[in-house]
Amino acid sequence: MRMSKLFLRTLRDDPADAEVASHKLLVRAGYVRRVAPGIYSWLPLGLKVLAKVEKIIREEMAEIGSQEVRFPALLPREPYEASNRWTEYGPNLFRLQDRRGNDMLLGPTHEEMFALLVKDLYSSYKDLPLSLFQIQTKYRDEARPRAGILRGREFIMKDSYSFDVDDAGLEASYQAHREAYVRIFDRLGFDYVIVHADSGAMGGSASEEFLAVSETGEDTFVRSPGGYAANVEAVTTIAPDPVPFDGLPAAHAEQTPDTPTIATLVAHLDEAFPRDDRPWHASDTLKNVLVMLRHPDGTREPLAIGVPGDREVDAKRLEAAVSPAEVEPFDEKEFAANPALVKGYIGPGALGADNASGIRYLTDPRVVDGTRWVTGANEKGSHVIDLVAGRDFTSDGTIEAAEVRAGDPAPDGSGPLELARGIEVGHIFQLGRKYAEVLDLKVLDENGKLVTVTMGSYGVGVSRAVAAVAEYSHDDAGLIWPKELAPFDVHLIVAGKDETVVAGAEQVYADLVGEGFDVLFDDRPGKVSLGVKFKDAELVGVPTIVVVGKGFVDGVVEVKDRATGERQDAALADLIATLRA
RNA sequence: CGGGCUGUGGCGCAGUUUGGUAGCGCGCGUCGUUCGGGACGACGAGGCCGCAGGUUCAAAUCCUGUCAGCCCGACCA
Repeated sequence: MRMSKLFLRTLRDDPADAEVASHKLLVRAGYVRRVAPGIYSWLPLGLKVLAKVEKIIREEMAEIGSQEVRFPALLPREPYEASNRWTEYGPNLFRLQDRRGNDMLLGPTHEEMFALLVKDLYSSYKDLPLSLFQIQTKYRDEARPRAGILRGREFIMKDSYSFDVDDAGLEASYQAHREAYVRIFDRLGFDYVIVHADSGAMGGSASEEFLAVSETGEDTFVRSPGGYAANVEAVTTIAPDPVPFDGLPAAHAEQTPDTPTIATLVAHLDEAFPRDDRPWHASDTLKNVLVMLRHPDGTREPLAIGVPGDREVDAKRLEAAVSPAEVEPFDEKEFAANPALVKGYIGPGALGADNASGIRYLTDPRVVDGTRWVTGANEKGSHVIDLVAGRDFTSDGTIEAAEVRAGDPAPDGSGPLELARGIEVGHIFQLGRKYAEVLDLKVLDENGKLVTVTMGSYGVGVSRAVAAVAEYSHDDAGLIWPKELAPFDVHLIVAGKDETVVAGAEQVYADLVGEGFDVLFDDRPGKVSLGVKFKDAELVGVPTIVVVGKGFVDGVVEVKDRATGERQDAALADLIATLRA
């Protein structure tokens, strides 16, 4: 491709609406253009990279025997009504109507369509296992798209689905996909982690996310030196061993005026009720937080959560823990409606299905039998000290809602956790029979009996992966593509207007193309200075830059590595070999 | 949905406080000089200053309303 003909205009300045590196550089280098918030056009360079990511995915999907299909992006309401997602998906679904007033939607994901297609055509266990995939544009009306193509409202996704008759089959399909994903992300070239994930609104059991490690990522995950890795939403807390009740002091309520917060309470305890062994700590207190759950059927239920006072309730972990119910704030009106609750002094004595408030009470796993707590006495200005779990109160169960902090132990004992951020580029799920059941996807087994098919669902954010690579691999000057994803193999620059040099560069271009290289040839004449050509080459990020210039008369060209900046002179005769090395 | 900020040629911005001929840099066109790291000169094209009302002799500028975008949070297989 000749640069003089390429549809490209590079930008000298960062676009004003870009914050993250991938966004700035992909726009500046002419890979994408914004059309509307979260909606981008792909220009020739960007489209070439996108196609290369798709190629890798297609190759690896073929490797595990998954077959490509393509569903429409524009879909009727009915299938999503059957799975209840027409309502469950809420405002994130792009909805529209056709001229007759029929409800339609732009597909956010295609579980229903795949399940119904298989149901249409297959009806025997002999047809399974089966794996299908598509690479398709998806639509989600995100409340807040951001970071360019990292989080768009229209984006490209590879989604595949496995269909098996039994759990063992699903497990095998899941593992095959997992291995394919490892190969895909290895080839994409960025650092990534595979984390245990929460299966959340999708339902199902086993679930793992592939996260490209990046500060700009929106997902927080944890990892331990021993190799444990998980999304914060999926981290489980190690419960300490129960402590025998013998010898524990009796609970006693004390006056603690003006201590509505944990900080004020701890300060007051140290002053009025000092411990012999050490100062009081926030983790000695039991903080009880109230929220209102809204269940999918629309009913609302108050919920009390008890966590050690030194930890906040993590909204995301709480949402994950109560899913599919949604969490709403517990406001003043709710307090007023439940006189058993004394704001700032709520204690287990009033909580739980059997107590005054009748509110379900779930506690952090650290609140095991025999642990001693300072907590609200359900009376303004009063707390109970030495309230012992299992002896003085019991909860209705445990909940993973407390925040996870760096230094917390990994659940598998593999050491202290560290927190890091990542971009979710892949997610694999053992969906199970949720969709098959509601859509009635069944096959006859070898005994002639109908069995419900079990499904797996596996996604790769294709357009997001392009941004993730850009995010991972760039410098101040521009993008740096790995060989397998670069829009071109070689960026060829003519340095100079001298006729022999220009003719020489033309010859080198023809030779390289003849040898099968995909070459971007900066043949722009005259006014385009060499400095501009170099800057553009660095911005665009083709991994190898070849300069035909003054040395050409001596049969020498310059070969420059975009990533390292190293340049070497190569004899013209050896150029092909140098590039292949 | 809350908070903050911003809308002025294709891009990045100044001008708004204190109303008076719409500016700068980049990019784009023509000509000339230059030619190994975003060159220089001359000339030029391109803007109903987000939109709608209002005040005024006069509005990019003041007032009211409205729309849009970005960032933080909430939200988010």
